[in-house]
Amino acid sequence: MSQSKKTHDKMSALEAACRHHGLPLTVQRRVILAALVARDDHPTADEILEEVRSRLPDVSRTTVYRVLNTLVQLGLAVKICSPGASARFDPKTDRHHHLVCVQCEQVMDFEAPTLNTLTLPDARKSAFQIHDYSIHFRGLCVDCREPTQFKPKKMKKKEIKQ
Amino acid sequence: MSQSKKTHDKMSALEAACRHHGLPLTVQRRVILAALVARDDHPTADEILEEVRSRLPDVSRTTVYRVLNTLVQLGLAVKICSPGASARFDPKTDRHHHLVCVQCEQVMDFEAPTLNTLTLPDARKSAFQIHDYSIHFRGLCVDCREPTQFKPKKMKKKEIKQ
DNA sequence: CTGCCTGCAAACGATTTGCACCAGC
DNA sequence: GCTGGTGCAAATCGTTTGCAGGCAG
Repeated sequence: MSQSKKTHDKMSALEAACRHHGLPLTVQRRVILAALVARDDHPTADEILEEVRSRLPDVSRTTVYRVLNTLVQLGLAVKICSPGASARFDPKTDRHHHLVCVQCEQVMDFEAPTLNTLTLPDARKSAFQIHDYSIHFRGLCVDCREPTQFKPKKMKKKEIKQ
Repeated sequence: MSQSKKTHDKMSALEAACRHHGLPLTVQRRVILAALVARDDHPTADEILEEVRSRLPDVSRTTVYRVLNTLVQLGLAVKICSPGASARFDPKTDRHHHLVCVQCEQVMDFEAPTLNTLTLPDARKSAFQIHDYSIHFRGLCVDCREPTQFKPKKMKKKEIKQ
């Protein structure tokens, strides 16, 4: 299945990246990356922690945070931040976009091949080395589209799901 | 000057929005919005607080947070989040883009008129009501472009500036 | 061997919330 | 007058850090 292929590819990428940068290839790095890739959504560090604990009962939350950040820097994952809520990590490093609800701050993937081939302007290209881009669509998700009955939200953190 | 024009326009927008949603137009909302619009960068809530205190010495930090969130929901501002660091608020609601450094997480404005007229795909347009979009360019800023000497950062929060 | 990584527990800091009071409409 | 906003102080929660021991290269 493509799931395991994906995982396998990422693992190779991890090995390559670690070797290239002289970083030790620890068990934790492997398992955490595997857990991340196995998911199709945008898990938080804690969700990853839970997942990882089933295979590696003694990992600490700290390590998960640290490893996830390392993965981001290695270009193996992307950090998405819904402001206020916890950061979410996206194992998909291939180009894709996001729909962000201004109201409930939910983030959804948005595939749109048309938008994957933008010709980037040259300005500042030399100064800032662009690796990739993604488009951030702001608006209202289905659940929050009630134009008549607007109330400033009370920011119940519990209600923010994804 | 265009500065005050901009402010004036935003104020009208605020009045309209409040009336439309049945929200009281408080002094704090006025002053906080004014302070936000007066700036050309992406201030944090605390930076706004400081600014606002010069006119309204007794505003609380809490109110600034609350009002800023309300402004975002009213579509009068945009919340930008550098993960880990404090949220930043952008008074520019006109279309513009961001360069985000994967390493130091700095966020810079990126004007690119060419990219302001994308034709959005229809898919899900009916379900998700898109207000606007912005493009998120990930990569390395000038200071972080040292391909040879990579070290996982130690996440010194102090180093994250904008 | 040596340095980086991990786990732990404590610190930190931004943001939120409960409550009593005050202001807009 | 009623509803919702504000200020205060305390709580919350995600995330980071300092340190001692462990593991990869």
